[in-house]
Amino acid sequence: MAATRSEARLRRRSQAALPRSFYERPVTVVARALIGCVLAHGDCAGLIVETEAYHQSEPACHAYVGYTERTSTLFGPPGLAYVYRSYGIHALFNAVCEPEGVGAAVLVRALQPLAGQALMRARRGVSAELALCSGPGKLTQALGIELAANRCDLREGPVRVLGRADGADSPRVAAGPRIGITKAAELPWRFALAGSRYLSRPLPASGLARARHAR
DNA sequence: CATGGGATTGACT
DNA sequence: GTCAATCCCATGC
Repeated sequence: MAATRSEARLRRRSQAALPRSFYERPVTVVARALIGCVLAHGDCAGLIVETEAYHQSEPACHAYVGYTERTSTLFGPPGLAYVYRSYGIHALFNAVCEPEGVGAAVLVRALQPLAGQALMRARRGVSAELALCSGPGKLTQALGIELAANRCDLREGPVRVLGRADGADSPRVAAGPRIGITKAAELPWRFALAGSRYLSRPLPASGLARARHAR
């Protein structure tokens, strides 16, 4: 199995899969910490540039309704994938957070493609790199992540999340209100890599100032 | 068992 | 800017 150029590039950008303890923290902390990490599936991978936090205590979170078959993943152990179908069409990818028994997850909303761009273009049916993973439904389509990945252990795959490379500068992270929700829309629980061109949408101008804190 | 509402996207006015 | 596509699931009869 020969190492491709993109695999070599990926190794420089990231390292090992994140431990369970990384996810077993307040969900807004994890949402911010995931910026600059890598999401990978098969030959495709991308730098996480945009996330949102969801917690059982607020009504925008699926876990708000309590423990059901659907939300059981959210209440399960941290470090697993929660993948669900949105608007009947798109699969949305989340990383389950907080201790087992607490319903919370980080939605990954956008990636900067790092590897497998040709396959991403084929799956997406578009050529512009900026359009490959600039939205939560787009990135799952580009990486080939489907509902079968629900409950997948992100340390083992097939869908994996890798930590930032050693020595990499801490990314500047901006915060703002979450997108596309009607409930608890005021919480500044959306996080983005400051200045990234790969976001699903730009952040409000006040984003960097608000980045200082949330939760 | 029927119904309604989405953590979206892309096409179209 | 508006709007339909399309399916999963929570809720209520």
